[in-house]
Amino acid sequence: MNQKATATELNHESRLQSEDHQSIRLWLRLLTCTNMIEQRLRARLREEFATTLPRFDFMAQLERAPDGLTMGELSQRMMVSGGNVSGIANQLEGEGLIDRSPVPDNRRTLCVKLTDKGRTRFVDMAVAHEGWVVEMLGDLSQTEHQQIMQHLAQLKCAVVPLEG
Amino acid sequence: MNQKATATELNHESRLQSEDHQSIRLWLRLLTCTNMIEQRLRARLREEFATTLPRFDFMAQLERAPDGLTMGELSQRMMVSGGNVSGIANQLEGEGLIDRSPVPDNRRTLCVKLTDKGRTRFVDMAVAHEGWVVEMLGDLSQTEHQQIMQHLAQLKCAVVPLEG
DNA sequence: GTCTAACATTTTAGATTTAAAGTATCAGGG
DNA sequence: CCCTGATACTTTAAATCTAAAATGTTAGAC
Repeated sequence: MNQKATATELNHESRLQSEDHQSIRLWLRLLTCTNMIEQRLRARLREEFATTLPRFDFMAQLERAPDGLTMGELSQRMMVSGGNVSGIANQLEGEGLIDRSPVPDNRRTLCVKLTDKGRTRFVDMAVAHEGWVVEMLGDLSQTEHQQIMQHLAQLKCAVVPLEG
Repeated sequence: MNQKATATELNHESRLQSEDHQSIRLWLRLLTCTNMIEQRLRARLREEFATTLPRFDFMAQLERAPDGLTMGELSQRMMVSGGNVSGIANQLEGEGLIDRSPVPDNRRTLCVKLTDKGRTRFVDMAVAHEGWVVEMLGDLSQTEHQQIMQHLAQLKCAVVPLEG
């Protein structure tokens, strides 16, 4: 049986009392929101398509890049380690969903693309996936959507400069 | 060598073009922000304290609950599976950082608390951790902080009702 | 008291993920 | 050509995480 805790009011945020610092609270709320959504999507992908979020993400990146992506680009865009990408690529290639082909002018590089089979398979999932996300976030008004987007953009900019 | 991709402009959001739906974009932006912050914290905890985010999270939950928590409560608050909590608890107990003691009126339940050693160890990390988060998020103004908090609260409420 | 179902936790098996080391390729200087 | 260092990717070992099964406990129905 699945014992995963359902996320309700008892989550990361309960860690903090009111006197604690604002930034930490903001971070924990962000984490809670993301985890909640991520867990639902993960469960749905497993139940309805017998696949995982990283596999879906991998294919989604390729769908958006018709000319293909290198393994490194996939690693960057998915924000996971290179080794991880290699593993997922092995799976998907084994199932005939992607194609890893060498690039003429650089023998270190591989160009990864969706196969026709992969694209067909993905489109099916993408439609459902989008439905789930809209189901979760669609109740927010147009204005709220825009405001949150802007604020997260600001937040992203605030985080990025500390790169080094 | 660490090959983790550094998160800059090339992240989840690049997956989508402008014509795509708002909810998906919001979700991907949320994911990007969380991943960026999470990866930095993970790296810092490893470099400076030779520990991991889940271990830190485990101890943080206990620090905020002086009366202790059951394994189930920890699972809920950390938003991970029960088996996962058991594993981390074994580690921390082995290192003398936490204490798992039976509860008189319910022999199924265990009460987990930080040991003095654990609390000392944690406080050290928590101070640094808060510094890192403030470093990343502290540039946002008071007003921006509040607005994002409110919006994420709304977002959380929009997601939760679909629990079943 | 005995069943039955729910509960709290642990165990198990397997997949994912990571950081780091390893392999192969490229680019530039000498 | 031969280094050197950087780059692209894979492999490895260890930790994490999950879902499901297993174990032990409790509570309520009968």
